[in-house]
Amino acid sequence: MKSVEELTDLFRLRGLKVTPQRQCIFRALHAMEGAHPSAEAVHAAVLGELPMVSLKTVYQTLNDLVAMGELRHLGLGSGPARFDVNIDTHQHLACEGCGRTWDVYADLSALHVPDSAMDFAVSATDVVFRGRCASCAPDPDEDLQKEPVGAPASARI
Amino acid sequence: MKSVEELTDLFRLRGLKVTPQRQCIFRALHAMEGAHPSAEAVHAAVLGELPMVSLKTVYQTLNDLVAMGELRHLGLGSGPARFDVNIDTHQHLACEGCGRTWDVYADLSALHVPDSAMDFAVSATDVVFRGRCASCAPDPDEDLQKEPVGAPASARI
DNA sequence: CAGCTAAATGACAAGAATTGTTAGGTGGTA
DNA sequence: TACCACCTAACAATTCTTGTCATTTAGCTG
Repeated sequence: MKSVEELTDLFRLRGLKVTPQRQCIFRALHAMEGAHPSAEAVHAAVLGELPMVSLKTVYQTLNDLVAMGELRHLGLGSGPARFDVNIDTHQHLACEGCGRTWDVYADLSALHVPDSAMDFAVSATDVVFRGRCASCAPDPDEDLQKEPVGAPASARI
Repeated sequence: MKSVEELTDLFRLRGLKVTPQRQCIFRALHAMEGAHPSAEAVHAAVLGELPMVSLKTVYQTLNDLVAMGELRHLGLGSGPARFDVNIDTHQHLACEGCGRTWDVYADLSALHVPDSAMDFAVSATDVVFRGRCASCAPDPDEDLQKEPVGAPASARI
């Protein structure tokens, strides 16, 4: 995630205005480096500083950031959309037990698409490893919703 | 996708009832082999045969099939959820132009999770190649702030 | 074959997530 | 400073999915 100053400049370059609300959202996202917040989570963080910012404004700014490529929009399954503050090329571990998500850096160099897709121009490859984290031990009861206790090595959601 | 008879047996084994509506949904799904319909699309197909089936019933039956592992629930991005009639291990090409999706069979044997995630039990690996299909030529108007992400050796495959 | 019971159905409406509308406010520039 | 396009916030609408509940029905049992 770029600094608040860089984002400010990028917004101005695009003809978008830089308001206190937006800068507050920038700061909130910066504090969430490595996390995968929902729009609601960002909104909650922003409210701590500017209590009058509407959820709509947060959605709008997040969408602007996604359009600028400064934020990744994640579709990790059901529920609210999640945003990824880390725009480096990376993949995700998604725990089906607690719903948390971690960044991982896997080697995709050996991953190639069959020739049958030759006329398809691939611009991005999304990889999600689904399973259960250490705190959500593999459990035959899929419906069990247990509270997580600990977290894997790099634990930011 | 298993045959209507096999699905009927599986439902009975699970203590689920097999109604005319459900068998009609089974048939509709069978006719969609290889497609990625939304619940609404399945509903539309079913209405051609049984005009009184509610969308709720379709959702219910599709969710049952997903719970039984006879149907895959796809989260390909925004919009309504899509279902995959093909439950073999495979990946997807998702066109950002027309929204269509194709099955592909890529070799994931070389794709492994980094050691940092050793205490994560991976049960499935979702791979989606995003880009543009042959009919949706890359759009020059698109503001390309984002760099191509994760494209292996050959960007066009 | 009749009866029982848990499950399924369908009409309706609620819920969750996201976006449109609109009147008024404001950043950035001349 | 003044202007204007853009932004904000409240509200409502939209889209997708699921809950509620009275009624019906599949499939077992005797």
